Amino acid sequence: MPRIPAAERRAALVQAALRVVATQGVAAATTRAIVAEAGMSLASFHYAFSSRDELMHELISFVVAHEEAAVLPGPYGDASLRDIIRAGLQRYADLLRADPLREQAMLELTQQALRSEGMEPLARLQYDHYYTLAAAALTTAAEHTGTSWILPVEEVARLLVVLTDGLTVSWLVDRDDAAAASVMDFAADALAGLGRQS
Amino acid sequence: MPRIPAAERRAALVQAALRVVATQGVAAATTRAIVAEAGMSLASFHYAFSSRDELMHELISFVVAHEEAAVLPGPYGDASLRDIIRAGLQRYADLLRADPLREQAMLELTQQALRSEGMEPLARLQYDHYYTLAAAALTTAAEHTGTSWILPVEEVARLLVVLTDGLTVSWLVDRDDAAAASVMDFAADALAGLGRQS
DNA sequence: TCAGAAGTGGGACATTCGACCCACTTGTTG
DNA sequence: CAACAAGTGGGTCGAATGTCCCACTTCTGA
Repeated sequence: MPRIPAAERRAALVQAALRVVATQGVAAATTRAIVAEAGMSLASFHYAFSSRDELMHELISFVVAHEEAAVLPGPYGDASLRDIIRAGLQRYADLLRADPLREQAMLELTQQALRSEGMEPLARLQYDHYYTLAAAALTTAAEHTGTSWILPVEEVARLLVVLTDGLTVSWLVDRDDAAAASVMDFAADALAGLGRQS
Repeated sequence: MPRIPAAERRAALVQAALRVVATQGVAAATTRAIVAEAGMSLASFHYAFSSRDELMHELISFVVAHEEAAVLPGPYGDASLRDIIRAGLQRYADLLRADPLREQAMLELTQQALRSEGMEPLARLQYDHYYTLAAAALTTAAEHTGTSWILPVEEVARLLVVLTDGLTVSWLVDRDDAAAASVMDFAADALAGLGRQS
């Protein structure tokens, strides 16, 4: 094992932990499983982190910070507001289908944070980030179509996140693509109904 | 410890497990924690159940079967479809506020089922049950207001569940009652929009 | 060059977990 | 009342977990 500065090890361990969590769930993310995934020794773990909790804390912060806005950058063209939203949802659904375990892991991390004393703020941070991303996407979409929201965009953003969350959970349970498509149609219609030509 | 037939012990252990899961999470629901909650010895556990997995299996079945339709029985009067839906959502939200840990536990149980080899069907069963409850409520609501759904009621039911799930997760994270109310207003409007006077 | 800091490895610790075993007691049945 | 099944308690097992320790190696800077 080559010598690696502690800071880099921390990063490598966080990445390894993320892989383990995604493929095997939060419960399986033991210190040993994580160091095995990272190809390190157990001692390196506690040299880089003082405890497993510290790792989990940093893991959640990491995923929150790196939550890609993979959904928003759509080629707008001259699509309607409704179609832009629908396309964005479709991109998210494609992402979900491509890597279901990843989104399942995000949900698990949120719940783990909600259950762990002192980590609730991290869950709030995570969702604040979601809301911000959603609000940015919705604002851009409205601008491109010359519409304005009849509600504060923050509220619309929350609706989008709520719908996305619900969509995720239900699809993860039964993997029903047709039902998911139906939900997305409804969501796009309903959200677009909150825009007014201006 | 009085003598209790195994069947009753099973039921008592399931109830105790539910209390532990609700108050401390799925991870804390160890055999020892459960028997302590039930006031039994560890041996009684493995006399009634052959394994912890068997208990968890029965626990999920139990909560699915007893998921009260606490949301549907509203005094309809001559309220509009929109108002009936809104009131139903409010009753659910009240339930959620009254016992957040319970709903959080339901989510955890779903995820635990999704992660556990061979328990995925239970998660599907759980959501099938939700969909059935929602469909029944929506059908009744439509009848009382002389409307009919422009989509199959099963699809509307799924939308309702999706919205409820998303609402639950977001409220659990930030406990923002005002935001939840806004979401419920939107959901009621959007769902009522799927009904046509007939 | 060489001392001290930084990083590494293997092993060990106590704790907790699910599962199990066996001797004991209590109820039931004929 | 006797025999047997049903139920109970306590102790214990092996495995896994988070954490820690200490001897060792490698790097860095004076």
